[in-house]
Amino acid sequence: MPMQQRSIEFFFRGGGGGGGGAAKTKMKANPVRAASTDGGEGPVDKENGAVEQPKFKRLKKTSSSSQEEDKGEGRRRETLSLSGDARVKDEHKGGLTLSQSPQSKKPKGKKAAPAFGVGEKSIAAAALNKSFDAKGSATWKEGEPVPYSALAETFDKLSGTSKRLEKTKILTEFFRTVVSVTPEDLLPCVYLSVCQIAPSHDGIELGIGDSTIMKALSESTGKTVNALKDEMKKKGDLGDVAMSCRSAQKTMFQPKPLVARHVFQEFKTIALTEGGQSMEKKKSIIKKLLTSSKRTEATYVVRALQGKLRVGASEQTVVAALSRAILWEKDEFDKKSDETIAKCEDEADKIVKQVFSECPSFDLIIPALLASGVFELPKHCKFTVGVPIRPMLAKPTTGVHEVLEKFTDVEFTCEYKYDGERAQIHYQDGKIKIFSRNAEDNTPKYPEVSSEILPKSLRENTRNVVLDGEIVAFDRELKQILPFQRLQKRKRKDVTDEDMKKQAQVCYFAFDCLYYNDKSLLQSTLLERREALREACQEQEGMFLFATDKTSNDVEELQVFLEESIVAKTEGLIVKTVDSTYEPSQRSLNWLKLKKDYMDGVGDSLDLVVVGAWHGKGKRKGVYGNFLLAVYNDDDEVYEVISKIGTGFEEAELAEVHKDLSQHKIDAPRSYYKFKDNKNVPDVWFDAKVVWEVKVANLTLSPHYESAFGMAEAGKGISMRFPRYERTRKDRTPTSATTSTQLLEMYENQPEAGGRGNKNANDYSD
DNA sequence: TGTGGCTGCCC
DNA sequence: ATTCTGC
DNA sequence: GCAGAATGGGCAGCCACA
Repeated sequence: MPMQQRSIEFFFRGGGGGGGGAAKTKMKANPVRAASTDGGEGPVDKENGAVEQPKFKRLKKTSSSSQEEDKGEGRRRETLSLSGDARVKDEHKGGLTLSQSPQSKKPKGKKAAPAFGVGEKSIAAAALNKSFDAKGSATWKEGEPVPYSALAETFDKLSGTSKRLEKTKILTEFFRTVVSVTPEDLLPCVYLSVCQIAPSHDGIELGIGDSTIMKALSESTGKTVNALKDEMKKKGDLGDVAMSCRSAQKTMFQPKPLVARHVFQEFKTIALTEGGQSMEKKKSIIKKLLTSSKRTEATYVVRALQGKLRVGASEQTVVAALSRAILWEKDEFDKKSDETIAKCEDEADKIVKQVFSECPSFDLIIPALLASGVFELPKHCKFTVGVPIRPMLAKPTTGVHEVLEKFTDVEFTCEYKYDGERAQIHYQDGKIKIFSRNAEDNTPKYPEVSSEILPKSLRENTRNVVLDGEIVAFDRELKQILPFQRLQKRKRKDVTDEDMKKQAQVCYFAFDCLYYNDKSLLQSTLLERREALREACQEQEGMFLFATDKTSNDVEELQVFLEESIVAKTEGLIVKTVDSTYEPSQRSLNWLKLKKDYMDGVGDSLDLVVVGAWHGKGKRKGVYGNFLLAVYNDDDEVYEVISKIGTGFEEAELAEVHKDLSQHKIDAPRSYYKFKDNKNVPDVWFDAKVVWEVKVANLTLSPHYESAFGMAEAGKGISMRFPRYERTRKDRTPTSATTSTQLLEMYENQPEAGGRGNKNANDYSD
């Protein structure tokens, strides 16, 4: 298909060849083309005649021994093309393979000399744990409910340090106290520490967000919602706003102190409340909780409702602290030397983390821990068909060179990275469950997978199996992968036969097998699991396919495979070591992802005008946290809002950008700004002055944004998928930013735009 | 009964 | 999702 | 390198309200 080839070449053009002369049609300065053009001069700016600076001129060869790369100068480029002028940057390879970080080679050290693999600080910390008086540290009486204030104080302490060992210690001591004084409250305390109310596959949700919290806060304090929003701008945290409102308020009588298990129970009640007037009921519970909150309790009640404690200790730290608390209070172990203790703690961490990833349910783990301790835990909580396991995830990689560096001297294999929804499928006794990446139960969303696709694909001898793969929207007639947005449009519950006729069909691309005929394969190698996958299942045209894979460590071959993956409408590659096990809690370096837009100098970037910003929250308090961007419509001479952006900034850049943009603050949006009223209204508007280069994975059709409005599809604009800040284009004027026309062209040239790019296919030449 | 805001969950 | 940062 | 915390678009489903 000519269009696709063109697109690919377009994306991966490496050497020479000016991009500017390519277009006969409306094409002018196309930043995409410019971005993927190495060296050659950019197109001429229409407005002011200035010659566009070649992008990535900051590119500098990195010294082969240098690991530290300055963001602005050190980024390396990946050069790829279809025609085989693909060259790997050999100058980097030799040095960098040698300068691997020591950690990646570090052995686990189970049988090594004492204390090997356990840091000195851990040993010192272990010593302190011996002298900790769990019972004596309690602020409440034996057997009585844990006061919520004890949690709040713990969270305060966690906020007070950024040291991770310190955080673990603080949480461990709190949990030890709970275990020894009021063990039945351990479960609610742990849940309140991770802001959950149940395992995610249980599917119960609070249904509460910032808006509702603010309404409740407003009703309980008498302040208007707008006043609270103003407070937010200053404080950058809704929990802090709640606290200062509370403490400013004079209470007539002392409310009963909050108790952890009660707060937890009320959260559950909120989650179970639904139907008419449910919001009113939920709000009244929140108001009640806030009224009973003292000091920082209000902060954490609110943050828990928001789902983020923001104390620098989240799930992993909680699990680690839980394991240690149980270890100290429940397990018998050798406490003679501090080194042995540290090793034991390390071992306990590993066990509980492993079990938690195989059985991610505090409901199951905590009773088992309390009953029989850490070392017995794997006996009681193990991988079970019907309960989702944490999926293996992959890390971003900036190019083939990095893959080769990370996987030096290990065998690896590649698979297409499909753009769909991760799906872990459990099959046993004729029953099927489908779990999402985050362990949500997606079974009702894909009835045809359960009723047709899987039954047809399972081989006769398969009694039970757990598969890992990706559900992708698929056109069975054209045998073509459809865009992610088509998958999103599917119904999620109460799917009728009528719905099924209308919405996109799907194909399951299987790439792993975690369990087969009563045997767990989590500790088997990838090759063994692939074998089991093929033993358990057979492909079904357009319904069930094995992920396309290739095993090679040849640079050229890898690049060709990557290019093929884009032609096949996938996102790129996942690279996996061949002998790695499926243990998400262990080494996560085993899977890498390789996408065109991670590669410097490859993929789409746009030059966009900053027209507004919002005040930052949390660690972005005091600076702008995110920004509103626009393209330039040079026909109508207006700026059309295309997207927000909030990632890619270093801390210093945020500070600088805050300073610079504040100079351009204006009271109201310009008449020549096009945005959806009521939507996308920033805290602050700016004069169109500043231009940023923004990297993007994809362009999407948007009902919310105005850029290139109606040009690709009636009633829709074009927006961006995964936008991130690259750098400020001080050399660019706003009228030389990406235009609506260019945006449309970029949209149409996407492989996933499906054929529309054809009209320009022949325009492209060197 | 229709619409729009809010929420959670996909990426 | 992507990205940055302190440990 | 891990773990945590900032932040993106966009969809369906639920609920309030006109």
